[in-house]
Amino acid sequence: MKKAHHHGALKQALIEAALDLLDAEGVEAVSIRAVARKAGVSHAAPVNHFPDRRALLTGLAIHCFEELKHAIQSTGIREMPDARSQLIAFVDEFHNYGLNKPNRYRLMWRSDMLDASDEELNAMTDHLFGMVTKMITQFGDPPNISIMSRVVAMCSIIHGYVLLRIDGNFIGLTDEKTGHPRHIALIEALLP
Amino acid sequence: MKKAHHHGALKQALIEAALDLLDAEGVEAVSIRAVARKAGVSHAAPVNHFPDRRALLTGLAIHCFEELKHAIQSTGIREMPDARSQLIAFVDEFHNYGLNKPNRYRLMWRSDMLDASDEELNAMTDHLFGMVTKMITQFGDPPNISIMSRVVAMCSIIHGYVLLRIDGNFIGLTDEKTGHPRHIALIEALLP
DNA sequence: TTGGTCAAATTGACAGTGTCAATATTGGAA
DNA sequence: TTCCAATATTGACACTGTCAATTTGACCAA
Repeated sequence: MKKAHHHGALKQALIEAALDLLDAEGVEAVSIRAVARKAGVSHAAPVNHFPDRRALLTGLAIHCFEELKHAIQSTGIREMPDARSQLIAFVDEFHNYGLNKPNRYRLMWRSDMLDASDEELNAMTDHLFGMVTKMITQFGDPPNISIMSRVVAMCSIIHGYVLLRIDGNFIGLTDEKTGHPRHIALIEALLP
Repeated sequence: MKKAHHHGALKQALIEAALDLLDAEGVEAVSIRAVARKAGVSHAAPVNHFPDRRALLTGLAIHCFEELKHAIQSTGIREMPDARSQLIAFVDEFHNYGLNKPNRYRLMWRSDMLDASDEELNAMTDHLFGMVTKMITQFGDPPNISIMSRVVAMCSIIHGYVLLRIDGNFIGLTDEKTGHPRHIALIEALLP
């Protein structure tokens, strides 16, 4: 944890500049040079912290995963007694994050643009998958489907819905029958 | 349907060159100049058929949607008697297309890179959504959720699963309890 | 203090990109 | 035939990622 020589904490400054660009103009606008410009350094300065654009985007995605993880934990999910409450809080926060920071959410899953072999990145997705597995397991063994498939179904439905919502599909956001928010109604469709 | 002056059918040739690049190297490689090069014309020739890169990618996505639509219809889905068979055939083809042509599938839903106001493109997604709605409606009114939410759930789970699969998640592809392919087990989890 | 060392940042260059304006080519209509 | 309009070419500009060579500056050992 040593101070950088010229700038001070360039890596952090680069991430923040990149987040601004990402939120405002999408991942296409997150170029090494634009980020460097926004951080007030020369166009090749970032190379010391991120060897290429892929590494920069990977670092950015990791930052976002930690942000989401923290947001989920902030809901007090760990203190909730039953799995249904936990799952609803989890989905709620996922849905919130995706719609409030669509470009960040999209980037997090753009595996074609990220470094798939990055251990830190993989640990983040594994952690989320583990949370879902743990919660779903508490509902017990389903009658006509394996627990694993139910976990996969839950991950798919959450992720798919958020992505489709980000892209502007599905105008009605409330379940017409129960009055619940749509994203809550979706997971109820998968639970006993 | 007039012959083009110099080339003959440049638009079609551009689409096919672009498909090659897309399949081989991803959407990042689909540049106007690379496509023009592959089609054997000058770097600015495509502008007559696609005013900018966004238009090129939109044309490409429309082509892919039609390809998928045709693949679904080729399964004989219209002749199937019950909604469950139809839905399984539909999901099967979606899953196939996504895994066989991952870059095409991804592009089709990259609304941030496409022209969202393109009527032809919107008609394609509306058509797919309409197919799901029609099939789900045949299952009747669910007990604790609206038909619309079940439709949204079905779209989300299919799309989410295919995307996650494309990105290499979920190694086991068979439901451990029923022995069904995982993507079939997923939709069974949503049906009565 | 001095000198050395090495990470960090700068500068300059190269090939590639999207996009525009100006120009050339050509098929078919008048 | 002449002319037009669609089509394609050429050349230019600013931008990008990436590399090599260079300079800067903080820290440590003598």
